[in-house]
Amino acid sequence: MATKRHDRTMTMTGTTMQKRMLAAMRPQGMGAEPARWQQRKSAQTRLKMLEAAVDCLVESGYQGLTTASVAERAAVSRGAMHHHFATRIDLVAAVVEHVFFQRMRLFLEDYLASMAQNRDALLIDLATEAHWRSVLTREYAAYLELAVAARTDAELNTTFEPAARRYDEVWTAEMIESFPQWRDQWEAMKLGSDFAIAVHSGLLLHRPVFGPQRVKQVIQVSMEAIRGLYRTED
Amino acid sequence: MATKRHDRTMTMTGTTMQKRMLAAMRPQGMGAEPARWQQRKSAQTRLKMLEAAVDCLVESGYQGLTTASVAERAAVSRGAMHHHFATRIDLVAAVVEHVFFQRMRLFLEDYLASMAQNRDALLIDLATEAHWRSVLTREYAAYLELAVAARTDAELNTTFEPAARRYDEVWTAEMIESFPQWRDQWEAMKLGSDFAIAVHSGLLLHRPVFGPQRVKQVIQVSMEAIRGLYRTED
DNA sequence: CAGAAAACCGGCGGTATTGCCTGTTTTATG
DNA sequence: CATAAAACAGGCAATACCGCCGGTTTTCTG
Repeated sequence: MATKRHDRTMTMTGTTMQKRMLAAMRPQGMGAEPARWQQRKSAQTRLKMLEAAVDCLVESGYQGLTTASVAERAAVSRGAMHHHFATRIDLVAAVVEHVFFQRMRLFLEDYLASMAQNRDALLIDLATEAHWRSVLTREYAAYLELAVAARTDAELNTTFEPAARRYDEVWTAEMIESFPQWRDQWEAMKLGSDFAIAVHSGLLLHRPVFGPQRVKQVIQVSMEAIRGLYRTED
Repeated sequence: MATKRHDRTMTMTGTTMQKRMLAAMRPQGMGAEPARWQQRKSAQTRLKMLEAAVDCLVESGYQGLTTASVAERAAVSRGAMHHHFATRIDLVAAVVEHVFFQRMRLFLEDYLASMAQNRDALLIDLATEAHWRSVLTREYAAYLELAVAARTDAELNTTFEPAARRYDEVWTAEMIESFPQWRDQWEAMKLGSDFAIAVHSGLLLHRPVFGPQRVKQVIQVSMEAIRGLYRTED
């Protein structure tokens, strides 16, 4: 899908890329809210609850994601909650979709803004730095909680793993699409991306022990390793 | 146990290193069990419960680490459980110590065995490979659960963070001690270690999405990057 | 304006988990 | 052997969470 042309400026590529990737990750029934007041209000409270759920995940972990906490944080009654999400799993499934979508959205916003401000910098560097910043967001913290919980919760995994796989597919496909210069080396590109994902998430995990200095050093080393991946094949 | 002698230098360093590191990480009151039958039996059931707790962590996550589950898996009564660990937090604290100690023990066993079998290989490679194998153990899975839970559970964090910090200190100190060849480049060594820790733990997290091939490729790239760290300064 | 539909409200019972408590058995000690 | 102490056993109340339910308010529709 989406065989648009990339004429020149990467910002052009940026906006079409943004639309395409967000469309691929957007939760169903979330495309262009209708003018009906009921449905607008409904989507609004639904979003309030999802954001409250993300707060719960970030502050109290997956086991702190209880229906009562979410309802209290979102300032909605338990009845309203039940109306939108009949069971807790329904809520969790919606949270999974929401978190992945938000991760994609926030990364793209940050990355495109960074590209607009640093026109002469290496795209690889900008992308890597933007990815590291995205790992430090609360959305990524929520993702981490879900990812770890999905390892041991089979019911959660049935919704999490497909979403994670879809995110990964959209990510790699669009990376190939938006860097036509290296299209013939897409394997090296994917490897660099996988590499950054692994290093950055591992750093997030060990940040409390490593401290700022060691984290920064590892970031530096990994970035040079990623640059090396492109140099060796270029 | 297993105090076989290795005539060569680094293996000699190995056994003393093993003893030193294990002594530094061993939970208090666990050094050389006394001949008292009561205390031996006590330590035995205590260990049964700790291992059952690790099983709970691996299979059901931190929220699945309930007193009832542990008692059932360990085949001890809830009363006996309460006798050894008055409250759940006491159990969790003991589990934290146990997991860190086991991680250290299993890594050293594997690493020293690998050194004994591949006398001509690069130590850096052997250490990196052993570290990756250690990340795939159930003990590391338990560690991951605890590490993520500690991010949001303040009470757990009060016992987890000091233990993690101590593990890190022992790790880096002994690394410097047992690689005297690079003693003047201990910063690069530490950096390589941090790098491997970050990449490997991140890979563990994304393994279900990446799949075996991509994991292997990232492992390969990271190992070459680590080798490069030593070459550039050597 | 009347009826339907959608959104919202708060309470109830069942289940699970935790902490504490009173006994019982086994081992150590004088 | 007697007594103390340690290890073990299981029951009970309190709490929290979940799913479900009938009832209420607000918005849409003819």
